[in-house]
This record gives sequence, structure tokens and C-alpha cells, in this order.
Amino acid sequence: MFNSKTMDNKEKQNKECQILIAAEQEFLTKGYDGARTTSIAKAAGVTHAMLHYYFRTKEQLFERIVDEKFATMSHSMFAIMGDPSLPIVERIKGGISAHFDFVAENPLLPRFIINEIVTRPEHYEVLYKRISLIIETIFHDLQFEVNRAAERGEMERVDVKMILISIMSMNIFTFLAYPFMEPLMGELMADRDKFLAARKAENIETIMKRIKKQ
Amino acid sequence: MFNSKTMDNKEKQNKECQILIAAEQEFLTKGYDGARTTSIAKAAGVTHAMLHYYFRTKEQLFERIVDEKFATMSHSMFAIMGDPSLPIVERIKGGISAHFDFVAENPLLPRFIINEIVTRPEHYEVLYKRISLIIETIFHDLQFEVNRAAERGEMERVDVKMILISIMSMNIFTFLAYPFMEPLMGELMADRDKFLAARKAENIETIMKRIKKQ
DNA sequence: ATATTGTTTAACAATTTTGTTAATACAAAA
DNA sequence: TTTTGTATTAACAAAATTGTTAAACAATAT
Repeated sequence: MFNSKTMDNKEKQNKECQILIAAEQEFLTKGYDGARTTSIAKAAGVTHAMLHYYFRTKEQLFERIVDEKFATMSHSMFAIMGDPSLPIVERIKGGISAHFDFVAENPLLPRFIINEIVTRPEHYEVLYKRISLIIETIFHDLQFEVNRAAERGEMERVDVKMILISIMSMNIFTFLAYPFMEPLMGELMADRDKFLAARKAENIETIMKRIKKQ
Repeated sequence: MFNSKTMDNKEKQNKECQILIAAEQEFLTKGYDGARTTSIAKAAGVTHAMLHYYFRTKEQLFERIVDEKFATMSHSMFAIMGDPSLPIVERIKGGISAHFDFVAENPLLPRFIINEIVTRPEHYEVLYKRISLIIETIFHDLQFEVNRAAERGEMERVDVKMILISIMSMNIFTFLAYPFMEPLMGELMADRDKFLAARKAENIETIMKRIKKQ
């Protein structure tokens, strides 16, 4: 009675929130086309009319998820930049590690983002303009540091963009293709945590050797 | 009149073939859920009833494409093994190059395969058992050769599976994430062919340094 | 010529999926 | 207590998509 107001607010937030949680799961695993609003509603424990009541259309609900996921992805891009206060080689090492951990915590994200970009590139042009400027600046800074370190003979003078693509490739592909590789790799991947730790170490080792002074 | 027979045979093969070509394009770019049989029929220049006449259901048409694409993918796996008559380091170098070229010729394939495996793993269990034994054997052979070369001091004693995962990661990710990276990388990717050549060289260089004797 | 077989079309049927609406309940505020 | 706005449900509507069928048509063989 006296707390029915708060209860209802909670319930309301709960339903809207449950729908978002269910929608995230559904869209990330099945994509926009494979997702069903009825399936999302069912997973959220509400009637499908409620889903439309809160989010109007499938498209709008999807936008909500996409926005959040693109924000998350931006963070992963920043993780790869590493800690600017460290010496450059350590910074890159830390960047690889942080990026790997980030992707490990969001293993469904890369496939979702890539599928979105490939299937509807025009949707994301605006979003892209924003972050590409920032990225460009960070590339520039990193390259400057690399060049200085190279002149001091601490590492090879490498193209930062190429190195970052290699890092992203190896870190992301680990999770992107996990279900594909798992049945092919036998004992190596039997213990998931052990494999991921080994993979992370391998990625760091590979890049470290790539940038090491000969 | 007199050539109507041959014309019609041609036309028939043409229609069935046109549908397959259109279906391949549609399924590879949009996936099973995003693909529309009407859209495929339209692209093939036939009524959608014809599509059902030749392939009965969307599912069966899809199976045809999937089978062909999985076969293609198997070939790419073999390309990465390189030429057994070469010394092991050259063999690996050649394998990276051949694999890169293979993926370059089938740039839509990796995303398609990964999406399939992730969204319907149970569908491919049978298919997997077949190739995993072959793969295991090849891994074993390669590892044997690597071990011998390492004992002769020609290279570092590395885990072949890890190296192959790294190669696949870097080669495949290049094409998988191309639309994602292109707007972020500025001049580097302005000329696609130039970028791909540079990327191929970078992948080879990275792996060569990884397996090189310290 | 005629029967047979396979091809093609147009119209239709069935199903799935998204989205809407009218009726209802219910709490909060006036 | 009336009013107002929000939440909820169930039933319905609309659209898209896949799949079917009957009949027309063409090719080939008998």
C-alpha cells in the first residue's frame, strides 16, 4: 500500500530495463535481422505490446543498443593506447594487455560492430567523423613517441597504425573466431581460461618482437 | 526455331546458375536472416516461384551456398600450410602469402563462416569432425619440422598452432574489418591495393620476427 | 500428331513478425 | 472524490515473406 508508488517505479524501471537487457543479448547474438521483438519480450518477461509501448519500434530499440555498444567500443580503442606516463615500449605492452582484457569482457562486441558497419555503412558515417579525428590525433602522438624512442635506439622505427592494426587483429580475432577454432585446436583450447592467457601472452610477445631493435 | 532447344537448355542452366550467383551474393553480404528469396530472384532476373521450383526452400538454397563456401574455406586452410618441399622458414613465409592472397580473393568469406558457426554451431558439428582430423595431422607434421629446424638453430622453437592462429588473425582481420578501419586510417588506406600490399608485407614481417632465432 | 516431361507464370495461401488500439487498472494530484 | 496520466493486457491489423498450385507453355520422344 504505502510503498506501492516506489514499488511501481521500481517495477517500471525494471521492465524497461529487462527489455533492454534481453534486447542486448538478442541483438548481439542474432543481429538485427535475426532478432525477434517477440523473443526479446518473452526473454524480458513482458508482453510484446509492452516492448512497443516503451520503445515504439524494433528499430528504435536497436538504436539504443547500438549507441551503447559503439560507446563501449570507443573505450576499447582508447585502452589500446596505453598509459602515456610509461616509456613507449612498456606503454605498448600495457596497451595490448588492456585491449585484450577489454575484448575479453565484451566478446560479442566485435562481431556485432563489424556486421553493423558492413551491412549498413551509411548509418555510421556521422558517428565515424567524430571519433576519426580523435584517433588521428592519438596516432600522431604515438608515432611521435615511437620516432623519438627509435632515435634513441630503444626500438625499431615502425608505423604505429600498422602495429595497432596487428594488435587489434590478434586480440579481436581470438574472440571473434573462438567458436570456429575451438573444435579444430584440440587440447590447446580445452581449458578456455588457460588458452586465453596463452593467447594474450603470445600476442604481446609477437608485437614486442616486431618492434624490438634488431 | 531450330536452335530453340540449345537456347532453352542454355537458358535453363543459366537461370539455375543465375539464382545461385545471386543467392551467393545475397547470403554472403546479408546472412541467412537478412537475405530475401524475392530479392535473390529479382537479382537473378526470375520470378520467385522459379527459385522455389529449382531449390524448393530458402533453407535448401542456403545449404547449397554454405557447402560451397565451406569447401572454399577448407582450401584456404591448406594454403596456409605452404609448400612442403621448401625449408620450413620459407615454407611458412609462402604459406602466409598464399593464405593472404586466398582471403583477398574471397573477402566476404570469413565473416560469413564466422557468423554461421556462431549462430548455428550444431549445424556444423559433422562437417567439423571431418576436417579436424586432417588439420591435426598437418599441425603435427609442421610442428615436427619446426622442432627439427629449431634444433639446427634455424629458428625459434615455437608452438605451430599459436603461429597459425596469429597468421589467420592478421590475414583475415585485414578483410573482416576493412570497412571498419577504412574511415579511421586516413591516407594509409586511401589506395586499397597499396594498403593490402603493405599489410601483407607487415603480416609476413611480423611472423618472421616472431619465429626468428634470437 | 500425340503423349510426356520439364519449365514458367500468375495468383493465391500460410505464416511470421511488427505494430496498433481500445479497454482497463491504478496510482498521484487536484 | 474526481481527474489525469501512466502502465498493462488482449485482441486485432498490416505488412512482409515464404511457400504452393493450377494452368499455360515449350521441348522431346514415341
